[in-house]
Amino acid sequence: MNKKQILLIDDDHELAELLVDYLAQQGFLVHCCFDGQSGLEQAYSNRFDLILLDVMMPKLNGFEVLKALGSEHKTPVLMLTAKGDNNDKVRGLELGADDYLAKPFHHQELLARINAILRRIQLVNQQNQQAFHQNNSLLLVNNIELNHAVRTVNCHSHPIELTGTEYQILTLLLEHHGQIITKETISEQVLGRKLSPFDRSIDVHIGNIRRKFLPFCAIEKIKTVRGAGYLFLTGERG
Amino acid sequence: MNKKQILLIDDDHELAELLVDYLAQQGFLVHCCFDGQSGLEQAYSNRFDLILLDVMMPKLNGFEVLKALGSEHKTPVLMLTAKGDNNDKVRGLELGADDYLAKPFHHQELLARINAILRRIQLVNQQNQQAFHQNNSLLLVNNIELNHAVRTVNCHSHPIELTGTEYQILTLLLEHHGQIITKETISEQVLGRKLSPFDRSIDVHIGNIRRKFLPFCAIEKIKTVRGAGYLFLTGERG
DNA sequence: GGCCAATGTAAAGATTAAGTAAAGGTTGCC
DNA sequence: GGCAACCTTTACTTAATCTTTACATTGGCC
Repeated sequence: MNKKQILLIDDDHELAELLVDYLAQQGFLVHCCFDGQSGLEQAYSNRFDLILLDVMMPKLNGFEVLKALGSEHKTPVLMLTAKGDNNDKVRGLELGADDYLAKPFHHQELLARINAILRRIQLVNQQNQQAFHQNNSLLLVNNIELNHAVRTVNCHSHPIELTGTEYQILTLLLEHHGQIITKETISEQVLGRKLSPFDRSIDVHIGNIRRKFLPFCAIEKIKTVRGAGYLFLTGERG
Repeated sequence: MNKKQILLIDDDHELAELLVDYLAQQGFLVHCCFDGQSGLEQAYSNRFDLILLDVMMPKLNGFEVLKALGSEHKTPVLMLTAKGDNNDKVRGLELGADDYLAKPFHHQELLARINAILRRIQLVNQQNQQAFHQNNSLLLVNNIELNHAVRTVNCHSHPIELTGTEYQILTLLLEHHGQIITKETISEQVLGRKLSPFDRSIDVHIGNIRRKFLPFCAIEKIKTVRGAGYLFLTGERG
């Protein structure tokens, strides 16, 4: 397992030792610096996942370290301080800290806050990934190919242009190929409304889809099941 | 100016009013819910940039709301509570809250913490963008050439002047050419905010980019996929 | 065959997303 | 302050596409 690395910058050796032990026990790898100057140098390396930064320190204090890091530094910072002063908190947060915890604190709270910051970053990263790589992006049945990642449709390798609704309906049918899909289902899943008695929309959409495929395939792939719904033919055999 | 949207879930009407005023003054758009049930429903919409969540509430309390949202919910949560109890804090943070603030608090601290969370998210997003740029400082697709090192754009070898935002949007499209990029993605990655219902900025930016390219290329390179997003054409085939 | 209900389908009508010019607002600079 | 560049909003236009309508066709059933 790959451990998260934490940079602890605090001149209080006793507290540092306690924290190193505790955090190590919780699965972190902790690196210590005992003054702002050397802490800053380490921080620049960008190799830590999180920085725990004390305010009161020799050489450079916590605020000065924050300022030096600049507001665009990558590594999140959790400030620790003896003073619970409101202005201090606000100042620290405005200078770019991600959180601010007043001493004395419970170890569990520190841990929970560290995890909260790391979790948020991971979540945002994940979402960025997902925006582009959607899973299950390829669907191929009976010579019809849907590519969800790029939202394209091919019929016997000929590209077909479908509207949003048509695409969704076709997706639904393909995902359940070989099964009858009722109009009720299509209406609710795709159009987002209950099917009302004289609503002919779906018939029209199905008709349009068929017409677009027509030039490229000899036989009908969407079968009408009178009184029941529509059915995408699996294609095996006849 | 485009405002960040905050969802406030708190049954204390008096406090809510104060916060709405204060945060509105600070440039946020605040939506209120006075119980956990309706708050949760709003939260699911994913349209907020941040959620302020009280713990003690009728119907569903804050912890229950957190749990219901699940640990993978997108919107960051800042919990507010009357109790400064350590266990409560830890519990909230472990359930997926991003921060935890005990009442009574100073408005400035709340503001600073809100900003810290939002800033961190934006920073991570930015870095995702930049990480991509560094890997390929030269990008050539369909006769459009981006040179990240010097931030220039050429279309069929003619230099084109783009604004910062236009450049970033074009970069995003080019990096994922052949794929549909939703307006949501563009808004979050480039503009750094959620896409709101009637926001037309992106349409306008796309329009401007197209206009600048128009004199130098015969055919449109950015395709609109109605209801889905935009797509930079790869240029191969049709 | 004749009837009826379900479906096919072309075309009109309604709706909604996107294009666009221009106004408004912000920010940075001289 | 005033200008310039730029982003956002507004308001209106255009175009895509969804729904409704109207009529044709089909298939089951008597």
